[in-house]
Amino acid sequence: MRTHSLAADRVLLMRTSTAERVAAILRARISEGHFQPGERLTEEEITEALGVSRNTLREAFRLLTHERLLVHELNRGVFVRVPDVADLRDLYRVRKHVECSVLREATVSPADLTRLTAAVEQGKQALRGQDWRGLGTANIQFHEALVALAGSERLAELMRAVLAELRLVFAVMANAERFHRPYLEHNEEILVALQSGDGDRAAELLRSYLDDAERQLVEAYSANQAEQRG
Amino acid sequence: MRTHSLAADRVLLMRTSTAERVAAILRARISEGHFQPGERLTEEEITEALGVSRNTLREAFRLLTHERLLVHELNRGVFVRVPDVADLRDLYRVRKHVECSVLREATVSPADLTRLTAAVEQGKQALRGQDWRGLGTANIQFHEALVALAGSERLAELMRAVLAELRLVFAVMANAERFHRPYLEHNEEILVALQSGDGDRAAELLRSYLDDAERQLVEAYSANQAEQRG
DNA sequence: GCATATTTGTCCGTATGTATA
DNA sequence: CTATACATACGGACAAATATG
Repeated sequence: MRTHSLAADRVLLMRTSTAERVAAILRARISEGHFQPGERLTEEEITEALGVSRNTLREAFRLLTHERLLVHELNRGVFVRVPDVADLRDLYRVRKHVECSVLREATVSPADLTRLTAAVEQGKQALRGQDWRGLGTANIQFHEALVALAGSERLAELMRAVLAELRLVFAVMANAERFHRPYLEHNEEILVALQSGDGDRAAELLRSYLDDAERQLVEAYSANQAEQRG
Repeated sequence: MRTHSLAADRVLLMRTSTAERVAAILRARISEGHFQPGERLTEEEITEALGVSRNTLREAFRLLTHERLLVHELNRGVFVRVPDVADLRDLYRVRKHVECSVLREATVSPADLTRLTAAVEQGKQALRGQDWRGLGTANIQFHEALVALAGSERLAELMRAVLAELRLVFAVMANAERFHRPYLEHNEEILVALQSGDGDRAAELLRSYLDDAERQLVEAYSANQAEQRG
């Protein structure tokens, strides 16, 4: 069934390098949850479904492995990454350092404000429609917009990777949606602080919110992992 | 266990793929300046020299491209990256946000202190021996040790990439060594502040030192680039 | 602008090595 | 221990793009 839906993506295989297009397809499939964390991606199955050679697919695997979405075990193959609690903690460590530092020194242009406001607005709409998946997406876009305030391509790229990994974390957990709910109002508070030019306050707000989120997630994640092992 | 049998090394070699070993060789060649920024790496030449197949080499290219050491132009091949002034500015933006944030919240263990002190000591020795290359290496190790204070694998990896790119910047510049000289005493000041538990002061010191370094480098780099074009 | 040579992009077949039932 | 399945790595082939004269 999965291979059939993959085959539908063959039409997307035009322009740019084939390996990158394959990577883009797999990336989307992973973040959509079509491939579960821990699942093995066999070369033969995917080469057949997408109609590309093994060499090309292996190049795509390399790309995604570097993005930490896949893990490559020598002579065993590639698997969708299963982040553990240590990964979760590390992801929040990165977020605290990077996002808070960016906020503290942020100078907010009108364009930045528009983007941030749009993300909050998108979240509100999702909440009204009880679209939890959309709420998660809006939240991610808000935080990407936050890091964009630094005007650094490298920090933006780091953040994209961090948030992609966080999606993997949520994919492992049951009822991940409920964690997205309180984010919205916190984001709005941060936005207000930024609008009034108080970067320090925005950073403090974000800091305490990230601390809370991490604590909650670590707790739920540990319980979840223990449950799956038992 | 000082018996360094070749068999043991062979086991280590076998646990990494050929592509990764090729990448390691090329990475070293680039950071040593064997391959100049802008230089093209032809597939045939390298496959012949290293005795690996084209497919294997191309996987190595992928790895290094993702590290920003190479750039891949479709149907044209791979080249050693030539960072421009915008890259230089971006690299310092990342350093300021990440390194300063880490210092501000650092809790320094005895092991951390040992590592930092060792880097400073190594720098002093290099200075005494007028080993400018060694001085640059010591400086890099100091800053890697700084970021290690955060205890985050992802931040450490980011920093490794940033510092590798910075080596490319220095490779483009003439007389890059002279920029390394003042670093040493600044590092020592930061170390003293950390020892006395004053992370805020350490962060402030680093901040102003990075600002200065960036200003100097941007100026010299722009002049250098203009010269090469003219 | 054109024709040619070179290099890359992609795919395939196969031999070997490795992990696991 | 054997058998199986799979990944690793190589070399060859041809099309497509690019560089060169």
